[in-house]
Amino acid sequence: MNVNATLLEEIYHTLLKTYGPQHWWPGETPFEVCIGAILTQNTNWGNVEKAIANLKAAAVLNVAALADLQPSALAELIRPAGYFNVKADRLQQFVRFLQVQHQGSLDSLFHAPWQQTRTELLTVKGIGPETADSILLYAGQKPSFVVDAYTRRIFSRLGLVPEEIGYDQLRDFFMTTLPASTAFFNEYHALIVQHGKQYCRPRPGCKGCCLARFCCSCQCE
DNA sequence: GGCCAGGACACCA
DNA sequence: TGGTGTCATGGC
Repeated sequence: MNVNATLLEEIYHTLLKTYGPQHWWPGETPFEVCIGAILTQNTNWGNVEKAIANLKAAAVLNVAALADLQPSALAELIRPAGYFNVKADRLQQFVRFLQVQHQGSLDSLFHAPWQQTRTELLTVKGIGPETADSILLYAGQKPSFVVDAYTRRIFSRLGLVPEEIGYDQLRDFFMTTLPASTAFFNEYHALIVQHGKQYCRPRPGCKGCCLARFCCSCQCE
């Protein structure tokens, strides 16, 4: 095990000890996880929950119903999640992709080797790398590490990666350093988000990441 | 009232 | 190919 692997494992265990198991993703079904992954793009999860509740109340949280809804009606239902016009289109792009390519079945989507599924997901307009990896990991139970803005902030401030590192490079850093494990990747990303919410918001004088053993130089909190 | 949140894409030089 | 603008609500 190299130095980075040891460090990443140590950070993981510190986060787990600090925050406890996160039990992600907060969705009842794999399909709901997919919808949540799209709705949460650049948006607070609390707002996403409201949008999903609206979809459930309208009994349209399924492939066929979402595909058949008028865009304006769907946008109105997901309004609390923000970017509602954009996201209504992205949701319909996704469910129509499922219908055309996989008979509306997530089982079919996840049947192929996951690297192939990832490439396929990235062809869907509105699904970028983070959303694709979230869908793979949390809906498909595939060992694809999810990185996000918090991951970049935390691990660049710890000096492990450059601040300007790209998504794929940062993902590769974790994927090539850590053993491939769905459960491990699931918990790790969730813990990073939990920590990021508390300590990594940009604010004057604070660089975040003040987690005991893994503290940055700002000395706050 | 301003800032930020579990991004992605179109457009332009 | 890399930088910039756009999409938008709700909580603090």
